[in-house]
Amino acid sequence: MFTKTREKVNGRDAIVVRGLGPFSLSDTLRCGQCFRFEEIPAEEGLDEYLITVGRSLIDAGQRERGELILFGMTDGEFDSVALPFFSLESSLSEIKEDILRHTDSEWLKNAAELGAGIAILRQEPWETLLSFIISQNNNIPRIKKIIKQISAEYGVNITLQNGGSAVCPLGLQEGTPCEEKCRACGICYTFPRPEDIVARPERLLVSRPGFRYGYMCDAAERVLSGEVNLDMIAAARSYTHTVEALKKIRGVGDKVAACVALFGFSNLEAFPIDVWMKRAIDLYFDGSLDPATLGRYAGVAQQYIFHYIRNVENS
DNA sequence: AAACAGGCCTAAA
DNA sequence: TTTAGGCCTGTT
Repeated sequence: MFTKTREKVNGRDAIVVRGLGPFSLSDTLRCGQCFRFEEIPAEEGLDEYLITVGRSLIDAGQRERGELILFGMTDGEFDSVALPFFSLESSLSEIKEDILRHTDSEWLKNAAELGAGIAILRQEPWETLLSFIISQNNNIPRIKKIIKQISAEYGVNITLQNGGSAVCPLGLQEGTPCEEKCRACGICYTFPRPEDIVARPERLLVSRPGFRYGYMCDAAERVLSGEVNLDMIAAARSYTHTVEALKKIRGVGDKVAACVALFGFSNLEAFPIDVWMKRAIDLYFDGSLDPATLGRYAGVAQQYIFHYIRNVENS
């Protein structure tokens, strides 16, 4: 279990969480599960990011594994936003140990040690759904760009209404007229809601989403109408049911549905298989790997594998 | 310049 | 049930 104290970090008011085992903030954000964050210039020895979560901007930092610094955050916001978002109550070490018990692969065991700092975030289901529809046949810089542009297009600017606790990634101060720059940055906006998109779908086109446009509209329509009921999916907490329901949306196939289940609905057994995972299975698992054998945290194992392929193999 | 990007849909065997 | 081709756009 973690400890939480309020203290000054480099002269700034912060909540410091300790005891998070191998937790790595940068590995968690950079493993491809989350798109709404920016690294912000920080002091030596401090990784710092601004993350958009709902109507909140989380100014998060880390100096060493197992700690999480939350700058300028109230206790209420910690309880209602940061704690669930980072899934702080779950033990990364216990999850890793469970995965290790479910495999004989020395390669996976090594990957697990190297990726043990990755926490599966609990992201808002609708945002996760639309984000992974956007992600298909696409690269991460463009995915982030499209999400920023539609957020700036539809969303509410939350920079200047945040009591000055947030740090603008562009270094702008509270009160600075920054409409143009904020739109370019795009992180300080709420995410477009289904009803916003259904009301004015053509505004999505500012982001030039290409063939994904129709998929995005279809998702907004089906979620707004209740044909795909995200609240009921969340309440059911069933991986198979989640995937089945999400795939009613055009543009949502096995991979996107698995990502939404994993990152949006915390179905940790979900195991998204993409081109990278196929390659890893060919290279390191003799061409076949049954996710069911990896146990109830198979999705975390998937992140270990992905992290290794993307961040370790080439370094 | 041609290929590729954390896929999905459709048509055809 | 499985497999090829095509798809918007941006980048290399």
